[in-house]
Amino acid sequence: MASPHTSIRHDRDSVARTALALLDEVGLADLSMRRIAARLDVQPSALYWHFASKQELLAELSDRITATIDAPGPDVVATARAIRDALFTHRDGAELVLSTYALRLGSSRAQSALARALTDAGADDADDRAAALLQFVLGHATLVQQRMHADSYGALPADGPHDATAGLDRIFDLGVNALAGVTHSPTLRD
Amino acid sequence: MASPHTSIRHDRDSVARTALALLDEVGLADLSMRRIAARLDVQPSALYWHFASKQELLAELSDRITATIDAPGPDVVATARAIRDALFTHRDGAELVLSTYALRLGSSRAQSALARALTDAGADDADDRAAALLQFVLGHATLVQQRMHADSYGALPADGPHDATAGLDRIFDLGVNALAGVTHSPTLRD
DNA sequence: ACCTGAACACCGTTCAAGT
DNA sequence: ACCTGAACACCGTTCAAGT
Repeated sequence: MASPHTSIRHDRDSVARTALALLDEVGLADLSMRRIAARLDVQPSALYWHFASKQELLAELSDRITATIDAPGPDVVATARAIRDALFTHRDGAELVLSTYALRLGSSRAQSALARALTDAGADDADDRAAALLQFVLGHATLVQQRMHADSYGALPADGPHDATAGLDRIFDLGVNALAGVTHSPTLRD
Repeated sequence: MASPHTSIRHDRDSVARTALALLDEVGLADLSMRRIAARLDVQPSALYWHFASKQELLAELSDRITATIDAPGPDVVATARAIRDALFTHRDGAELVLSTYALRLGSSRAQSALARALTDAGADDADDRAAALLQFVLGHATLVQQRMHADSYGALPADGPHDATAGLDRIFDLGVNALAGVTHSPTLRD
């Protein structure tokens, strides 16, 4: 085993992996450079050898989250679900991707996957639909994850007449179907 | 005029109004309790007489932003536009409302306005559609405002083949129409 | 009723210097 | 190539004490 006095050297990958694991433990609001450094047994300033800023580190985490999306082919609904599930894989994943998204508009792999599926499905405005669909998925997933967090803290205002989390899957499907252009007769008849 | 040595006393309203004005100047990321206090010529601790926490202050700002939505009747698209415009009225308005939204799911005035319009339009699943619609509007508006901010800092990766901001209105209309249940022929060409 | 002063436990980031 | 140590300019929040 390694001697306890031998400090372990890190690289970009190990820093990002540790940060992603810490994200799941503490959430985005408490994911500080100092905490990540402490987890790596390193001074905070050491992180700046690997990443120019916290923003750059968060962008890397966002890329890793969206990189796990496997394009399931021409099924638009399945693609949207795959994106949502990738966001749900890590705590506050949707908020992180959303907050990091502004820079690379249109070039994201998530949006490209949707655009491809929509093109295969015969949509004439695939790019616009893909953009709208992704905006819906990000908004939806962000709110769902926020609500999960609020619930676990008991900060919710007493569940009300009907359970709120229960209908979220239904709302997601409704939104995706509508945006995908699924009409009441979804199959092409010619 | 008031003597320069006479400190002005504040209340909940004046603190919130100052914070909202400061939001437009510095943005959500730089809206700190200490900055708000400085603008009010007051110690940071003074704010905690009026608001229990920063979170509570931000929730108040969010309420003030959404309170300006005037329900324009049974037109779903017009209602969605009114919500988007209210979010755009203040810098980072969409992100602020989105981040504050988890606690009061379903009870928001924005969602209620959409649900009313959808019911009037004869939708059988008005509540679900209203939720999906609001999630799309929040996702869309958050990304648009982020992009505006990124653009003004020159952090954008060279505009690419076609201008990215130009198509945003088109994408918004496409999304709202699809989610509102508007079937084909939205454009009048005849 | 509303605010000050002082403290506590934190932040992100820079930079010379070490190995 | 990767990290330490020290510093700088900040954070949100609490609480006794003042007026």
